[in-house]
Amino acid sequence: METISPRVRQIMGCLKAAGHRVTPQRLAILRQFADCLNHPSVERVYAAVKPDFPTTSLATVYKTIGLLKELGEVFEIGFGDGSNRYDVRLPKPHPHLVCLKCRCIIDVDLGSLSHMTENLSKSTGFHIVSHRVDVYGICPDCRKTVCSEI
Amino acid sequence: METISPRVRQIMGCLKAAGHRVTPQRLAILRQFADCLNHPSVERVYAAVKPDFPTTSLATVYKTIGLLKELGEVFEIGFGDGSNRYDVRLPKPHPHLVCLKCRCIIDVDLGSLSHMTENLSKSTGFHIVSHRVDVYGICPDCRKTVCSEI
DNA sequence: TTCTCTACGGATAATAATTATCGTTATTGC
DNA sequence: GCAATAACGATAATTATTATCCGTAGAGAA
Repeated sequence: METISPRVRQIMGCLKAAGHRVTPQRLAILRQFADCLNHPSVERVYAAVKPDFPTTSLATVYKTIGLLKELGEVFEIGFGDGSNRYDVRLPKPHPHLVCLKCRCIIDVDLGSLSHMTENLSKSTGFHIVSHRVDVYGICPDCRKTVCSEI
Repeated sequence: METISPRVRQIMGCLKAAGHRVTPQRLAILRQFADCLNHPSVERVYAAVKPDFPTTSLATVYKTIGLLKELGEVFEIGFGDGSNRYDVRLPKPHPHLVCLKCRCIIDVDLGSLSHMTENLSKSTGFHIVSHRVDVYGICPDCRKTVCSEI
């Protein structure tokens, strides 16, 4: 891909505004995270960037995602078994639908989640800052391939 | 505590039914997980069991929680930074309210979450098996102590 | 342009949670 | 009481992530 998406452009602006540089490696990593629909893992981004920047190390990918966290431009989706996925496209909390087989993650809209936090704040005294909604299941593709296991 | 709670009794039955033994260590670990209101971590359960069973190792705690996972009697709440918490009291998916400061976790009732999964199943073709709803914030106690940081 | 200063990149070591291994122990059924 | 075997416990291995450290390259000033 040649063009730079609006979202990537936006993050580039954030980086510069915070006094960080937009290096070629950083841009390449950024584009993977921000333009990939699959909420990629660090490992996946690393593999995708490697062909263009063969000397890239995993540390750089981690550093970049750390920078994005710091800027609040990423939403981290952690699993119990220590495999994190990242949503840089839409950094606000929003529901995800996760396939337990192929680990694909898609964004869904449930609506009416803002009421939820308001009510909770009133009833519990918590100062609500964020939320996370994951729904787990088996995606249509995986259901097709191995119906018997479900 | 001397008496054994109904929930612990129930899990003991599950273990026996699946051909597993209910050893003293296992029972002690089980009681910590099932009777503690704070959704304890492995480390915490380990520390709590240690006085009664000084030779207990972390591995045994992990093995026990692994067994409970296998039996579907525990709901794992994983954080991105690799610190898992466990809900053995109520193994069905239900919403949690998590304090970002002291990491306390309390159960809340949001109602109307079952509709959610039904609608999602229809619109996406997923076979929904579970879900996870976490709301993050600062609990009343933590707000009192350090208001300035919030 | 050249110099300097500093952030960045990359290799590797360190950390931490979890899992695997394996010899020993203890429990259950006979 | 005895044999079979599941479970325990110590430790090693694994894996994801973070920290360290040094060489490099890029931005700004003269």
